[in-house]
Parts: sequence; C-alpha cells; structure tokens
Amino acid sequence: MVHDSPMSARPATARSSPPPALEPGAEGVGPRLRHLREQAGISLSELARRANVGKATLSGLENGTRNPTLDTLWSVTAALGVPITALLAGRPAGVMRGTAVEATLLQVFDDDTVTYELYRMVVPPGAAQHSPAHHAGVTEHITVFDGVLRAGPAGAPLTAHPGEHISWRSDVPHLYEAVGDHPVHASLLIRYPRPGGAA
Amino acid sequence: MVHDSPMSARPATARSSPPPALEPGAEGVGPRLRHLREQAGISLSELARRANVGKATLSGLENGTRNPTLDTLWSVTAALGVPITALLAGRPAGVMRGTAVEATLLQVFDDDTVTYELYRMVVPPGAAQHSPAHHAGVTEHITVFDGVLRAGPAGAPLTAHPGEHISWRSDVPHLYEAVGDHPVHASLLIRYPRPGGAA
DNA sequence: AGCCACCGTTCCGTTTGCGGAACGATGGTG
DNA sequence: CACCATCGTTCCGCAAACGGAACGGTGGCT
Repeated sequence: MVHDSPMSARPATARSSPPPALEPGAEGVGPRLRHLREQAGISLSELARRANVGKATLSGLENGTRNPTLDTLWSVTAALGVPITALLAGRPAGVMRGTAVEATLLQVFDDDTVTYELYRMVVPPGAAQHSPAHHAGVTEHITVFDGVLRAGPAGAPLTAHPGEHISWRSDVPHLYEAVGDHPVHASLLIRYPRPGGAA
Repeated sequence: MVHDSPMSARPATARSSPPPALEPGAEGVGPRLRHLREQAGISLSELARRANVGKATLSGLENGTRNPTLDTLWSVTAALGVPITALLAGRPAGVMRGTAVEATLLQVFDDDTVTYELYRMVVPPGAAQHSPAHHAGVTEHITVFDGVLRAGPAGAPLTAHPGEHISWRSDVPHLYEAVGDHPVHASLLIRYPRPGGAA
C-alpha cells in the first residue's frame, strides 16, 4: 500500500518539476480564508482595508489565482485575529486509504542509507487488509495506541494491545486487522533501506 | 485544535495595525529554517536542489532578506519533511527544548482512557539530558532513525541503534544521550494513562 | 603545490505578486 | 425613477521574489 510517499520529499534527483503549478497543501488556503472572513462577518473590501492589503490581492488570494507572500498572509491573518496556521493547517498531506486501513503520513526522514516514513494508522473493525510484499529489507514497526491489532506476515501475524510494539520484515505479503469491534489506532513506521546503502 | 473560534467578539474597533514593517512572527522564519535544515544535516545547496528552488532564494530566506511566497515555503518544508507550520509557529505548543533534547510534537491521540503524544526527537552529541519522573503509569517508546541513543531509567538506561525500538516506564528519573559523535534522530511516543481510566 | 568539488553569497534578467483605480452589479433611499 | 454607497472582480504600472550564473572561500585529494 505505501509505496510512493505523496509528499514531494523526493530525494535529490527530482529535477524539473513537471506541472505542479500549485503545491498540494496550498489549494485549500483560498477557501479557508474565505470561510474565516465570512465567519468574522466582514466583507472582502473591509478586510482589505483592515489588513492594509489591496482588494485585488485578497480577491486573488481567496480564488486561488495568486501565490501570496508571507507578509500578505501575516497581514491578513492578523487582521482576522487568527493564527497564521489557521490558513495552512489543512491536513497533513499524505492520506492513504485501503480497504481496511487509513494511514496519514506524519513525517519523512531521509538520509544517505535509509528512508523512514512515519504514519498514523487507523484500522476499523471488521475487514482485514492484505498488502503485497515490499522490497527486500523493508521493515514495519507499529505501536498500538488503542484497540487490538493483528498484523504482520500473512502466515504468522502478531497481536498487539494498547501500548505494545510489534515489527516485522515486510518483504513478504502481510496483513492488518482489528481484533474485536473497536477501531485500532496506531503509529506505523516503515523503514526503507537505500538499495545501495550500507544499512 | 485548529478550531479556536476566531473572534466571536465583534470585530469592533480592531483598527489598523500601524506600520509594522515586518510582522512579529515573521522575523523568526529565517533562523527557524536554518535550524531545521542544519538539523536535517543537509547543506543549503542540497536543500535548494531537493526543493527545486534557487540557492539565492534559500539564502535570502534564511537571512531574512526576502519575503517568501507560499509556494516557496511549501516546497522547502516538504523537502525537509516537516509541516509548514514548523516554520511559522511562533510557539506552536509543540517544540520542546532541553539541554540536550529537542522534540517537535507531531500528533496527539486522546481518548477516554489514555493520551499519546508523538514527537520527533533530535539529540545532539555531547550532552546528556536528565528528566524527572513522570506520573505513575506513564511510558515512553522510542524508535531510532539515525545515530545511537542511550535512554531510559537513570539507573538502567537502554541503548538503541538505527531501526531499533526501546521503551520504559518513565515514572522514575530518566535520561537521553547520544552515543558517539552523531546526532540522534528518533520518534518519541509518550503514553499517559488517564488517572481514573481502566488502562 | 595545483586541482577539484562543493559551500554560501551576490549579481542580473525574467516573472509575478503588489496596491490603486476603474469596472459592472447589487441594494437601500428619497 | 435617479442617486449613491458598497460589493467583488479586472486592469495596469511598479516593486520585488524568482531561478540561473558567476563569485570568492574552504576542504579533500593526487
């Protein structure tokens, strides 16, 4: 399931970006701003006046036709009395969904020899999710927050209760499944050794 | 979390902010970026390559001589694998700094019986950090990404190499320390059982 | 020593976000 | 109805953020 990280944390060689136009997380900024402004009950013109920015700027910003500067964002959010993060905290990009697993990418760690991807994972009760083998050397590490999880190699799954930690080599087919009728919340760490790396 | 109703109070007289030149929160962006980059252990040139931005842009950004575009911020933070708020949060409630540990809050999981906090942690070489006991029942779980970490109860610390996982009950004084001369990168999960909870 | 690779900064032409002004649309008022 | 204020969008010249190239400085290698 988790092969390509959706974030643009591509290592090095990602040369000319073809058509990204607008970054993934940026697309929600306009609607969020409009929502915040309407919630505050003021017009676009009024907000432009208070924030000392042009109406054109604000209009373009709400409609997503501009790529605002940090200064502009500060001015606008300050005039609205909200933290600047209210505009940007859409949702940590990188949500992945399978038949029985939803994983949100929290963090990528990348160095010469290995890449780690850290996810928050939710497994609803009822269904089991099977995942094909990853490349050789890839390992998965799970810490269960809540619920009871059975996961690991398809032939010999492991079981983890809240607070417990399990890990396995994921170069064989493996599965994830909630035990009982509670959804399972857990952190999932996938470790990808770099093919040529010494690790 | 992101909900704080922004100003239920009537906007009323929140008159124009005079001429703030540079907004208060903006001045820290450059240093924060530089710090994050150095923490990731990559050069300015390398980050510019990965993020597909010009070195001039990045240099000016770190030195505070530019007023970056939202697009630029997205590119840079994505290449670093950190949320964009890491650059903007004056005090995002999430960064802790001790004598030898810096931890960034990535995720909070909260239910009736237990709270989890998930951090990304960096321990520079050289110094050791001691931490007082937490409440009874609190446990800490660490997965090391890079470097060698010695951590755990002050009397019986554990050692973890890249890819390894350690955990301990933190209701006694404990410590964190990098072994060798490489900084340690790790994820830190702290589990707080709810006092009254059945967990 | 020379050479080379890479570092971070500075210069420069191009691109684009910026505020101000003008625009048509809408609603309230006499 | 005319009049007028305000709405959000569009047009436009200017300032500045952008990426690429050149720069001097530093460390590793032969």
